[in-house]
Amino acid sequence: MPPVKSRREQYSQATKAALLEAATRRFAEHGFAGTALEDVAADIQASRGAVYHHFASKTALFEAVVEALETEMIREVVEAVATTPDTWQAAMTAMEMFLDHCCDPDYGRVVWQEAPIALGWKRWKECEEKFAYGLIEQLIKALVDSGEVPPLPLEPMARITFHILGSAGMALAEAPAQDKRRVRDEYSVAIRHLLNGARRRADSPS
Amino acid sequence: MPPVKSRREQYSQATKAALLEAATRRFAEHGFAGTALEDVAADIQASRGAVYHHFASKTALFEAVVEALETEMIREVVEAVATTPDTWQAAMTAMEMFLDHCCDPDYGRVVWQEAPIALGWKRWKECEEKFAYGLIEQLIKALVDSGEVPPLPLEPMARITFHILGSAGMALAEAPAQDKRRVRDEYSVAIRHLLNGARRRADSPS
DNA sequence: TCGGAAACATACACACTGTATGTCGTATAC
DNA sequence: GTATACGACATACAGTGTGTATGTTTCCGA
Repeated sequence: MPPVKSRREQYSQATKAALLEAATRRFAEHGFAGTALEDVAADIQASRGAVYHHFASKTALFEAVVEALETEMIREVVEAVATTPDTWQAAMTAMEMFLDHCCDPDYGRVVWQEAPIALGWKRWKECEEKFAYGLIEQLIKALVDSGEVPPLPLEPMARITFHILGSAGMALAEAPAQDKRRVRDEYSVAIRHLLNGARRRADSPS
Repeated sequence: MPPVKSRREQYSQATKAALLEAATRRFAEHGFAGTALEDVAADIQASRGAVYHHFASKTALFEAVVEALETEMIREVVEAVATTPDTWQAAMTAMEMFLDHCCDPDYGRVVWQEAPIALGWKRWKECEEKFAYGLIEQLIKALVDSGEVPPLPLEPMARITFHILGSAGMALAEAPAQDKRRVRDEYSVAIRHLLNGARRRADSPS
């Protein structure tokens, strides 16, 4: 393979990227069921043939959109967490960053509203396990190891934490734009309180 | 109107009930998308015409199934809660009963796996608000009023609690039959710990 | 320069939902 | 008791959208 990609391949990748972007828009605006591949293709001045050339199915296209959004979000969170030495603070930072990210309409709508519907719970969970879920488990494990939190069955704790964040994600996703910040803060307080309760009582606030 | 229903009406209600039961089976086994109204009708030796006569749409039929399942479940929980004077105990009882109910394959699959998909989040939430959600808010309010729990924004707390239970519901719905009990107990412990943490510190366990 | 294979476009088969229309039996009016 | 209306369905049809099979063009490599 030559070091620079052939023109054809460049074109191909460009249309694929364009397809992904158009799909993101459509899915975010009209949802999974409400989006016809015809329209996605039309946005690019292409036909459904192009879509089916690059993606195996409508679901596959959607999944690609989700993965792109998730990858970006995880990247940001990991970056922020890496620079925070204190485990509790790190966990809180991760939560805050996640809540921030959920205020983004595209991410919120696609990942938290449409994805479970489009992919089905099973596939969605697998997807989440690849991204957010692993990170959560890691953070909780760090909390337990550092003695910050008493040892509890990791599996349910991670899953519950995941769904607590999920509830925030969904609530934020469907909140009207001007309310997002307020809702975000409400959830931040509530989650902090809840998780703080699970903490060992050395009782330092926040 | 005569005190006893006309034979025609009796027949009509019978087919409607049969339709509802057949639909419950199909939806629970094959999911919403995987169920064709043709098959539901065939189970009753009827045609799709019958379905569309009694229900406005496929979604309407599904919603009727959900409502029936939810009504039954709420009824049981309310009954149990009513006989428990202590507010904290009552809340815990409600949770346990809910977890038990989620072990029922029909309820779990239809309400917690398929419903959000079939109805969409919005409609589903409205549906839940009519049932579980109201009950949760009521229980939390009772806890706050009795001083058991410090006053926090009710809205997010209720929503989070709802989703915590939801996570359990979903996990239970998709757990293989022989694991349900174990999973159920794990969640029970985890949720108790979490909620207990949110409690005012008079620190009585359970 | 000439196969050949990507990168698409076009056309078609298929599965369902929803609707419009038809039929038959039962209740009701006279 | 007969005529008629209406409710409970069955049947037929249209519309939509996915997935697939089959072109067609354009670029790449030998």
